[in-house]
Order: sequence, then C-alpha cells, then structure tokens
Amino acid sequence: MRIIAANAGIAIGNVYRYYKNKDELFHELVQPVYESYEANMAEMRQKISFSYRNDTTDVLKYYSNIEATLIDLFKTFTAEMTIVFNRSEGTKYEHAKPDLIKLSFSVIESMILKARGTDVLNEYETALAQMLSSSLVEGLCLILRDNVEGDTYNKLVDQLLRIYSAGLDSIIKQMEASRRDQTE
Amino acid sequence: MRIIAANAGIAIGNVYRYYKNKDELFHELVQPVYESYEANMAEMRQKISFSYRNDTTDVLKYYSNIEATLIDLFKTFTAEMTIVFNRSEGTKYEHAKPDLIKLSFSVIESMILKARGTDVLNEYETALAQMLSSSLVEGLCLILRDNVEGDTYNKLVDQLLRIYSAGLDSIIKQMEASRRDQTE
Amino acid sequence: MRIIAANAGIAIGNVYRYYKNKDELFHELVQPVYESYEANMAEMRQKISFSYRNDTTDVLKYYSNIEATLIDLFKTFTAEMTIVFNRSEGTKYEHAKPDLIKLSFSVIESMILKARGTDVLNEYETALAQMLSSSLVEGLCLILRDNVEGDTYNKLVDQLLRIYSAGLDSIIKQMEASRRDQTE
Amino acid sequence: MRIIAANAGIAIGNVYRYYKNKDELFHELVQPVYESYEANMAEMRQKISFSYRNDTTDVLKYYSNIEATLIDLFKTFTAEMTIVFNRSEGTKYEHAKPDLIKLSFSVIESMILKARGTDVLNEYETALAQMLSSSLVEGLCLILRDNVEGDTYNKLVDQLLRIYSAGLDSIIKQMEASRRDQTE
DNA sequence: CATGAATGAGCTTTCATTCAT
DNA sequence: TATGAATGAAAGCTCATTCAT
Repeated sequence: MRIIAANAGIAIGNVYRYYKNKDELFHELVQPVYESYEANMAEMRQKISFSYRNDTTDVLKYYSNIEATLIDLFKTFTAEMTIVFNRSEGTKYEHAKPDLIKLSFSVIESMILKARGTDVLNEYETALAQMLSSSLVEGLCLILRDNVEGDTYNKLVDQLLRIYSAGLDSIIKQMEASRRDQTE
Repeated sequence: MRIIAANAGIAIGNVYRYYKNKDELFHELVQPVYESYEANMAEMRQKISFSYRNDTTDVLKYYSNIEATLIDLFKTFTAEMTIVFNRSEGTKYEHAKPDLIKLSFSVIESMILKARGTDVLNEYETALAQMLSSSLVEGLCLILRDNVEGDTYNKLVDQLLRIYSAGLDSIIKQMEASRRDQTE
Repeated sequence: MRIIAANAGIAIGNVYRYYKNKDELFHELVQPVYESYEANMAEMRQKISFSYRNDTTDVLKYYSNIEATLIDLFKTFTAEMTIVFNRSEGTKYEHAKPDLIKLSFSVIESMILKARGTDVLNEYETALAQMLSSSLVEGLCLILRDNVEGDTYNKLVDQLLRIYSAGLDSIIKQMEASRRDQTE
Repeated sequence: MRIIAANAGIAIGNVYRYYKNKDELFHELVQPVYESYEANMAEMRQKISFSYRNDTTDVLKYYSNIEATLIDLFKTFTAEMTIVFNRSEGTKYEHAKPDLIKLSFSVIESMILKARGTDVLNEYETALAQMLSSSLVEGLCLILRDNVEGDTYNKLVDQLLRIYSAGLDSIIKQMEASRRDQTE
C-alpha cells in the first residue's frame, strides 16, 4: 500500500479515502475488466452452442471470436488482464483462465465427438482435449503478455491458432481413419 | 513456516532442527532437482550444437531429447520442478524456464535462418520464434503439471510436439516459397 | 542450557535430571558460596560493632578481616563469586556487593563521626564515605577478578588497602584540623 | 523492543519508524557520545606523550585532564556513558573502558620505570600498575554513576585522585629506596 | 539413567490499517 | 480533504523445557 501510494504520489492515508482496504482496491481495479471479459465469454458460449445446433464446425471461426475479444481486452487493460489470468489465485477471479480453457475444451470436445461418432470422450481424449485447450490459452496469454505492438499481436495469434487448428485437423482425420478401420 | 510446520504436523521450532531457515528449506528441497535439470540442459545444448555443425536438422529429435529429460524429472519430482518452473521468482532458479525457452528458441531460430537463407532474424521472426518456443515450453509444463499417469504423459507430449513440428514445417515452407518468389 | 550441557559433555535433557530448570541450576551453583559469604559478613559486622563499643579504631584490622574472608571465597569460588558480585542483577544475590559496601561504609562513617565529633554525616561526607567504600570494594573485586595467582592476590590487596587507609587517614586528619580551627 | 516501546509509551511498530532495527537504535543512542569520548581520548594521549618527551611527570595534571573530560561527558550523557563503560560487551564500544585503563596504565608505568631506573616492568609491577589503573578508572566510573549533583562530582573525583596520587607517591618512594639499598 | 527430537512462548521485524491534526 | 505518525497482528526465528525411547 505504501508503494502504491508513493507511485500515485499521494499519502498512504489518502489511499484509504478512495478504497476501503487493499482488497477493495484490488477488486475496484480488476472488476470492470473482469465483467467485460465475463460478458464476452457468455456471448461466445451462446454463439458456440448455436453453431453446434446448426451443425457448423468451423473451429477457426470460434477461435477468431475468442481471439478478437481477448486481444481487445488485453490491449486495453494489459495489466489488469494479466492479473486476472496469472495473478488471481485466492481471489474470485481465479476461475477466469480456467473458464476460457473450459470454453476452448468444449469446442474441441464436440469436434472429437463428431469425428469419433461417440457421445462421451474416453480418458485419453479428455486429457488430449484438456492439454490442447489449456496450452492454446496459455500460448495466447504469452503472446498478449510479451508483445506490446498491436500488429505483431494479431499476426502471432493468427499463427498460433493456425498451428493448433492444423494440428487438431490432423488429429481428427487420424481418428476418423481409425474409426473407418474399426468399422470395416 | 508456521503453515509448513502445521502441514507437516510438527511444531514450528522443530522445523528449524532440520532446516536452518526458510531459505535453506527452500534450497534443500529444490537444489538437487535443479542441479539434475541443469546437467541435462548442458548435455542437450552440446548435442544440439553438435548437430548444427553436422547439418542435421531433425527438429523432432532434439525436442524428443528435451522431452525425455523433462518428463523424467517432472515424473520424479513433480512438486519441485513445478516450483523451479513456476514459483521461482526472486530465487536463483528463476532462469530455469527462460533457459529452456532460450534453448528451444535457438533451435527454431536456426531452422528459420536456414529456410530464409539469412544470418539474422528480423523483428517479426524473432517475435514468432519467441512465441513458438515459449508457448511450446509452457505447453509441456502444463502437461507435466496436470497429468499424473506416465503413459498419458508421453502420448500428450508427443502430440504437442507433433503439432508444433508440423506448424513449424508449414511456416518454414511458407518462408521458403516466399523466398523463391522474391528471387525469381 | 545447550551450551552448559555441551560444556559438561552431557545431553541437554540430562541437565534437567539434576536441576529442575535454569533458575534452580543458577541458585544451586551460587547459593552455597553466597551463604558462606553471608555468614562471614555477619561475623564481620559483629566484630566491627564490638570494636566500636570498645573504642578500637584500627581500620586496617577490620579491612584485613574482610580482605581475608573475601580472598578465601574468591580463591575457592572465583566464578561463583564473580557472578554474585557482578552478574546478579535481578536475582536474590544482587544485594551481595551493596552489603559489603554498606559494611565498609559503616566503618568509614564511624571514623569520620569520631574525627568530626558529630552524630550524623552531612551530605558531602555521606557521598565521600559512599565513594570510598564502593570504590574500595570495586577495586578489591577487580583484583580478585583479574589475578589468578595467590601470592600476587595478597600483595595487591595489601597495596590497595594501604592506599585507601592512608587516604582515609589524611582525610581524617584534615577534618580534625578544620574542627580545631572552628573550635578555636 | 516491546519493553522499550512500552517504556516510551508507544506501540512497538512505531519504534521502527525512528530506528531501522534494534542495532541502529543502540548505535544512534551511543555513537555520538562515544565519538566525543574517543576524540577526547586521542587528545589526552597526545598531551601525555608530549609531556613524556618533555620530562614532566606531574601525574595529577594528566589525571585532571582525564577527569575533566570524563566528568563533562558523564554529566551530559550519564546513561549513554554508563552503557559505553558498563554495558557494551559484544559491541564496538566494548574497548572504551579498557582504553581508558590502558591510558592510565601507561602513565603509571612510565612513573614506575623512572623510579626503578629500568626499561620494562616485572610481573608484579605490571599487576600493580594494572590494578591501580583499573581500580582508579572503576572508582571514577562509580562516582560518575552514583552522583547527580555537579559540585559533589568534582570534589569526590578530586579526593579519589589525591588518594591514588598519594598512594602512587609512597609506592614510588618505596621503590626508589629499595633501589638505593640494592645499589649500595 | 541418558538421549535428543519435539514443543511453544517470546523475540525482532514488517506492513496493512487507523486517526488526530 | 490530505497527511503521516501510530497501531498491532502476524511473520521468521530462538531457546528453555518436556518426554518418548
């Protein structure tokens, strides 16, 4: 609190005029960004569940959605989003990153289920989907964390998404092939 | 220290019978694992620099090496390696993960340089190589962090490496193509 | 306690077989020496009060008595007596040195009273007697503290007593002279 | 620190606003007084070594110098000087009293050497000079410790110095006499 | 009897928080 | 409103004391 006050160029006591305590200061800072993130997440979930019902499976499209949202948020609130994603253990924001991973997981999951023609993922498939979604999200976080310039941002996110998309494609094809083999 | 003692089910004073202070407890725990990791890193660096001189560029092979080493260490010392990789800010272990990323970076760098026929990466290529190496290492960390069972470990790491390898291949091909275009 | 046990060459726990706690160990060590000292003090007080009544004023004789007693005790129990005289603040032995000083004071006091022909010391005389007695005792303590060899012990104590005795004599004579002046 | 804070009537945390830690509190208190003392000691040493070269041996004069210095310091900083002289074991001030004793010793030593016509003190003479200097210094400390009023201060110190001076004189004469006996 | 691992009260120090000015 | 001196809970650490072996 001393350091925060010093950086703000005000007296320590004065911080408490605007924020009841350290916790409130933290929330007041992160809350609006987090709410914006949550709203976008809800929208994305809806879009994705809609496209399921309409049998569209263009993965890249969903990810582009997520991408645009995140890039926007990160560009505007880099520090806050970094806190939400990487420094929120023990706060109510700690589920932010896991939520994004869950969303990503559900997309990958439905693709695998379609490819395999089954209803439930087996143990390995679950681990695989979990790994892909979390490493992808982690990768996106890294890009956003390390790159200041906007143009590079977009290019790198595109590259990463393309890599994961291609990787997922090949995994799906593999699965479809092995499914045909088993059927014959 | 109180919490550690409580978790260990012993009195706080007793912790100090076995570890001189909080710092020593930390190092005593992490040091041997870290040393093992450093030794493996040194070996990997040698192998990689050797293969450079002999013009072998089978990326997968290097990554398999790194993979095997890390998997071994993480399997045996999951908690300690997690600390070294994710909780070592402000300690002498903090460069462990960056070092691995640097190693990965140098592999990717040399591949790009060969494909482009140049000596130095431009700004975007640097950002790309940085992104690929750090997201790959982060992905490996995630797998190792989240998966207990040994067999799944290996399969997932293989998958991730295959994805990045394929992604890198396509990027390289793209670059070679654009190079030919420029030359003609 | 650890250090004491280590010096004694026994385990820490074993110390508590013989001494209930640190306080008791301290008292058990110092008590007998202190009692011996107290007994001697009582005796000296009696002798001195006896000689008062019999109008003997050979100061040196009383001091020789105190001297012999202290030398004996210090020679036999150097460490313990040093504790009693110099390291007993906050314990029941803390009055040991003040008591000796008081005794010495009472001797000097009675000599001054006789020389001045009065019943009570004035403020300056009190301070003087206090200074002489305490510095003498302190001097004796120093000799006993710093000198190991017995023979030197005695010679130095003799020297110091002679100096203070002569000093006292000259002060007394001064006082008697100024008394005569005032009377005439 | 709790006790110091309690005695000061403030909270423990507040002590650390004014003193970085316990050590600094101690030094901040004692340092200026100690420096003043050291400066005076240096001056005294110079004066004494000068008078040696000029064959003046008026002991009383040197002691008066020391006396005036100490009285001044003790009067102004009674508590601090008491700490420097009696409570400084294990700190950098612990040599303060020994230094004063050494100075006093060197004065007495040179007087004895002159009286004896020798170059080096024998064992007994060393012990005697040591005893006289340390008991004198201790006596001065006692006066300064116990007496608040300034006038009494000076008178008592004068008395003590006169006693030791006279005692030293008689010892010196004794030595000169025994020297003549040996020569004849 | 002897041992030393285990205990926990109490120490110095830090830092979020309060409140008189 | 703004200030920063004052507060005290809690952290790391020490050491006299206990107790199972």
